[in-house]
Parts: sequence; C-alpha cells; structure tokens
Amino acid sequence: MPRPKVPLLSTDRIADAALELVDSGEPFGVNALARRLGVTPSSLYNHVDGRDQIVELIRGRLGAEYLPDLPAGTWDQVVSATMRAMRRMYADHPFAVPLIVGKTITDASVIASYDNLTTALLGAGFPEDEVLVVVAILDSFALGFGLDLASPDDIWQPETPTATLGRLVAGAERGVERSDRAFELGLELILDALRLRLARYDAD
Amino acid sequence: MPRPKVPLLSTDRIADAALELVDSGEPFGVNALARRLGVTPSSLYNHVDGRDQIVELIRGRLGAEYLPDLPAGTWDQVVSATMRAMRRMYADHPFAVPLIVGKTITDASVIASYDNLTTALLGAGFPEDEVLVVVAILDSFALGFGLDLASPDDIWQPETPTATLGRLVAGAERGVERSDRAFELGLELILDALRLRLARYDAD
DNA sequence: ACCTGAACACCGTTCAAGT
DNA sequence: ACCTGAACACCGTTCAAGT
Repeated sequence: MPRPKVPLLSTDRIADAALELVDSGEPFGVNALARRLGVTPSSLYNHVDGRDQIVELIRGRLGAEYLPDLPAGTWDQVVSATMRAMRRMYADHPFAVPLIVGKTITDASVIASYDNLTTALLGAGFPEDEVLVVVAILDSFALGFGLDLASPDDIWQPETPTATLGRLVAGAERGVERSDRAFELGLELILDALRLRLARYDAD
Repeated sequence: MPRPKVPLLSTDRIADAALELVDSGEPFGVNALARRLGVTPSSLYNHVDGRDQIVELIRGRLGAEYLPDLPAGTWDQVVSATMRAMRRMYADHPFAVPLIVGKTITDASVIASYDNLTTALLGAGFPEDEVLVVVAILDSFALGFGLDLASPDDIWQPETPTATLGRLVAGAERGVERSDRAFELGLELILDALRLRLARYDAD
C-alpha cells in the first residue's frame, strides 16, 4: 500500500517509537525501529536523514521531558538541580546513554540547560576561562554515572585473588541503589570542592 | 593456503592489530581486523571467541602498558597516580574508550589497579561501605574524560542564541589542551573534596 | 591445529516504481 | 508527498572442507 492518504509516519511518531525501542533494551537500529512501526526501513528515510538523526531525536525527547524549565536560584542550586535532572534522565533511560554519548549536542532544550549552568557559574564568580572547564567536569561526572547505570551489575569481575576489591564487591549493594548513593555523595563532594575554590578566589 | 606450518595468527598478533585498528580511527570490526591481518574473518575464530573477546584483549593490552606497576604512597598519591595513568591511557587511545566502556572488567592488571585504589582508600580511613562508592565516582570521572577525548571538538553546537554558552565555546581552547586542563582541575577538586570528607570523619 | 570459502541472518542506505 | 521492494555494500558468526 504505497502513499496512504494519511501518513503513517512523522518525526514525532518515529521519536516515540525510537525511545520505546531503546528503553526495551533490545539493540537499537533502523531496521528494528521500522519493524516496531510496522513499516519498511526505507520508509523512515522520507522523514529522517538516517540513524544519527534518529538518535538526536531521542536526545531531544529526553531533553524536552527532563530539562524543560530551567532551575533558578544560587549557583549551587542550579548545579544541583541540573545534575539531578540529568541523573534522573539517565536513570530512567539507561540504554539511551551509550547511544547519545560522544555525539555533538544540537538539541535546543539541552543546549539551554548547559547555557543556564554556564551563566550561573559565571555569575558565581568563576573566571571566564574556567567556566567551561567546570562544566566539562560536571558533564563528565553526570555522563559517567549514566554509563554506570547502563553497565552490567558486575563492573569488576576479579578472576585472581585481590586484597580488598573482591571482598567489597561481594558485600556491596547492586544496581540503582548503589549508583544513587554514589551520585549524591559525588555531587556533595563536587559542590564542596567548588565552594572551596570560590572562597579562594574571594580571598585573593 | 589452508593450515600453514607456522600459524599466521595468535591472540597476541590479534591484540596488536586490534589496537592498531582502533587507534587508526577507522570503525572497529571483525572484518576490518581480518583485512588488516591479511586473513579471512573466519580465521580469527580459531583463536578468539568473537568480537567481545577481542575488545577485552584491547583492554588487556592497554592495562599492561599503562597500569603495570602499582603506585604506592599516601592514599592521595595513589589516587592521583592511578587517575593520571588512566587519563594518559585514554588520551593516547581515545578511540578505544567507546569500545571498552560499560563492559565488565576481567583483565587482571586492570583489576589489580582498582584493587590498589580500594586498598588505599580503605587504609586512609574511608568507611568500608563507602569505598566502592568513592571508586565509582573516580571511575565516572576518568571515564567521562576519556569519552570527552573521544568526542568531537564541538561538544555543544548551539543553533539558537544563548546567554553565555555560545560566547564561551567560541573563545575556548579545543581538544587535548582543554581536556588536560579540565582533568587536572577536576582531579584537584575531587582530592580537595575527599580530604575534606576524611577530616570530617576524624573530627567525629 | 589452523586456514579458506560459502553460507546465514543481520545491518544502514539508496533508489526506481507506484499512487 | 510518502510508502514499498529490490538492491547494495556491509556486519558478526558458523561450519564443512582442505591440509
């Protein structure tokens, strides 16, 4: 049935199905996506440039849902709120992380979120040539945790005897709980460190 | 020429060629690897279980080269040395990062490195149920920076006007230099934060 | 034991053909 | 404008055949 009167597809429908597919944990791909949409793979190319653009659609969907209204307040409130939002985003959609990682960000809402962060840090007193560096650190941190969630339960699998690692791994909590605690502790550590640094600037 | 008297392949030769292929920046794959080795893809399966095991071979090669002798000293020296070693590893082989990320670590030398870190943190006074969390934070950090290096120069590509992000991105250093500065600053921040935390334990 | 070559079920993408 | 179906150049993996 070629050329139906009412189109079967739209970028919206494609984005929805793509996120669904990713969340299902099945391997993401153009063919699998077409199958889920009840359509031929080549049909997708009427609406979308290719696999990469579909991935960017997923990022957009996530950004729109998790980073819609920009947090305001003191700089550390902005940092906390942004980091937690990203964290929740990754926690709810861990399988999306390996997909969107390492690709240039163009989506407007995600850009706006980083812009908000940048502005807050600049306002807090971080020097102009250091703000992006701090953002990169925060980004690395959020990203690392996202990947952590997408990783198998046993990150370390010692096959030879270890001094302490094996014992701690055996007794450790798994999955989301461990990761949640690590995130909150890490966020606390980073905020403390940033405050320390700001105080030093002020002292000079 | 089936069954040559002296074998054409070995896990060692495969590992070498695999790392070469990864470093070249060309897409990594079993077929491409076989091409580089002047061999049929199916030949590889006489020495190796499949793609995943080849990736683990790459991790092993990197671990053996960059994390051979375990650093000793105070806990913060151990942390610094380990993080810098991993950092150098990722910096020298950025294309390996997306490959090894998120897969269970079994390689002995890499495990030993984490074990060394764990032991140092435990000795420093971090509570038993918090050490792995701290390691996870450090790991997220190193990983995030590794991915940062493997990422395109323009991580952010604003298409709509921004308050500060666009201006800072335009004026920012690129590539390795930016990442190097971010890493050293981040390491400093994290060490400060960890020292702060240790001091609080001691105070109780 | 170790390589080849054919075969299989997959990819992502292009494009002529159909309405 | 929007879908199909055939086609293309790729994947990773298996396996019988050859020495």
